[in-house]
Amino acid sequence: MKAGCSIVEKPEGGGGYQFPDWAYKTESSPGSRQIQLWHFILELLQKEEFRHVIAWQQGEYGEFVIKDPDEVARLWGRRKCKPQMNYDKLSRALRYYYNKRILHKTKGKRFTYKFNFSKLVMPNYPFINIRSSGVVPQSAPPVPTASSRFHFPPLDTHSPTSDVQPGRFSAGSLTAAGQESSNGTDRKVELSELEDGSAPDWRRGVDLMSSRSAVSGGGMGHQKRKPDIMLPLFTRPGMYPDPQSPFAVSPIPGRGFNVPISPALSLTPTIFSYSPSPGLSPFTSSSCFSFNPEEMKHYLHSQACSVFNYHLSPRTFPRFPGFMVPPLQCQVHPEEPSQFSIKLQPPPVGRKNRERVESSEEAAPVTVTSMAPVPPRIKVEPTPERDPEGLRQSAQEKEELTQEAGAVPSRTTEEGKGTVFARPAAPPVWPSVPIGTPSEEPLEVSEDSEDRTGKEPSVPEKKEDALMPPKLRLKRRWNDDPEARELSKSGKFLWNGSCGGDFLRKAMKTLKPALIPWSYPCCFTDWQTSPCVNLPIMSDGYKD
DNA sequence: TCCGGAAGTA
DNA sequence: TACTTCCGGA
Repeated sequence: MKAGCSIVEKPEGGGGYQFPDWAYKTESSPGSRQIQLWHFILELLQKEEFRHVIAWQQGEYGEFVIKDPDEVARLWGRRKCKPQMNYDKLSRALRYYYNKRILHKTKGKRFTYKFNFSKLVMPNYPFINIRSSGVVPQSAPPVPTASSRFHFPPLDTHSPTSDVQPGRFSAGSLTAAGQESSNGTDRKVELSELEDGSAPDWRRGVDLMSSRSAVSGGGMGHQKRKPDIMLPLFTRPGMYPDPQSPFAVSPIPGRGFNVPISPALSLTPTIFSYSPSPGLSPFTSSSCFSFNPEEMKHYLHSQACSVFNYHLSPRTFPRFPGFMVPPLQCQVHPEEPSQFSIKLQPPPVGRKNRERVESSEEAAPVTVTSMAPVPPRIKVEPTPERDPEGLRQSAQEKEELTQEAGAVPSRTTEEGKGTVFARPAAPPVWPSVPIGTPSEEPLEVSEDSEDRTGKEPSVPEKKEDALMPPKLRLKRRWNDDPEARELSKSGKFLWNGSCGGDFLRKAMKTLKPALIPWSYPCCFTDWQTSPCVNLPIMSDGYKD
């Protein structure tokens, strides 16, 4: 380590407050103790002393302008012990944030960038732990006053980097440090303090979430936190004394709803129907990383509803283990018409229901809508790269999936509310003889289905058919089928059009059932071009 | 001025 | 992995 250049951004041994580990490393960079550039940028932005160097841009939340690129680079270089640092290099590092969606460039404005807080902040929102009363738990440690600070609560316990040491952010130590931080010294931050990492005040933030252990019974340690928090309603909006700042002041004076931020982000594109207006005022007495809970609630709910209503992959939903969205409240409101042209259809019937439907349909045809009473469920997008074997719906896999889905807001069967983000049960064995299937036509049994059933007599498939993707095979079948052609002519059923459950039943009657996707009907709406295109799962091990 | 590839580093 | 360094190109 070079003298005068502190690499150790996080002094061990209790020298005041510090970022939790995740602030220094991403999930994929365990061990790194270096502060990240975006932290540093935020740090600079927070300090009035550096307003002539870097400052929030007027007009847009999260947008900032580097007024003195050389100086910023110099500061960064000092922090990182890279005396050769310059703006060119720094900006290269910033550009790497584009892909991570932490930052993006404001085009047309020199040296102007913008934080992407929807990505930066949201994945960590579950840390917010607010009592239904809307009051910070009594166990929450006191917050130092008159200091601007970044707040970095402990790691998400779901995060692999969660190595929060018990007591590190304990209320007691925080209290002590809080007092330490408010020891009467001028709040004007010395440059050296900023640069050498010697307990800058943003490290003295109070970890409200440390109190969540108290709230949830204490002694949490590394245990997974049960999704036991619901975001309460707040009638008091956050204040935004600094309109350029993307951070909000806590609605509770001195005790913000501190939201951790993490650069460890999913790159999965997410459709947000609502964006919060996070804000922070570095220059007020409660300038933690704070967010207006009401907005956040709205935001999270919107997002959850997006997942729910639009059958998005739960992967598009940030990790909010504690956030539950009542399904019934996830209807698409008329006043908020969907911006998507996707035709939503009722979820598919489960295996039992499907069998029931099948049997009853022999007596009297039923329409999909008649199956509607099935309680809505959220589909789980199958992993595209999943091995065909993985499509077998073993109980084990279902359990894994349930665990997987546990990372997203969901009601699990554990909770007795029915699986929400649960994968539909795939029939382990499809009817061996499709109803109405022309018997002269040998069944197409793919290798996968053969594997799957292990019992069905294997009928050699035409080589060309075998090489054909299941989807095309199904299409060919469909097109070859006279009844299907009739239906198509009538405009009632189109291969690429709205087929829905009728298509499914038709297909089940006339085509090789093993090739019929057992996933959700919504996928059929336009399953060749819609976003659901990846959703159909061929029961015989659809793979693409 | 900005971008992004490529290679190197800790 | 998160930059750092270098560089050619727009």
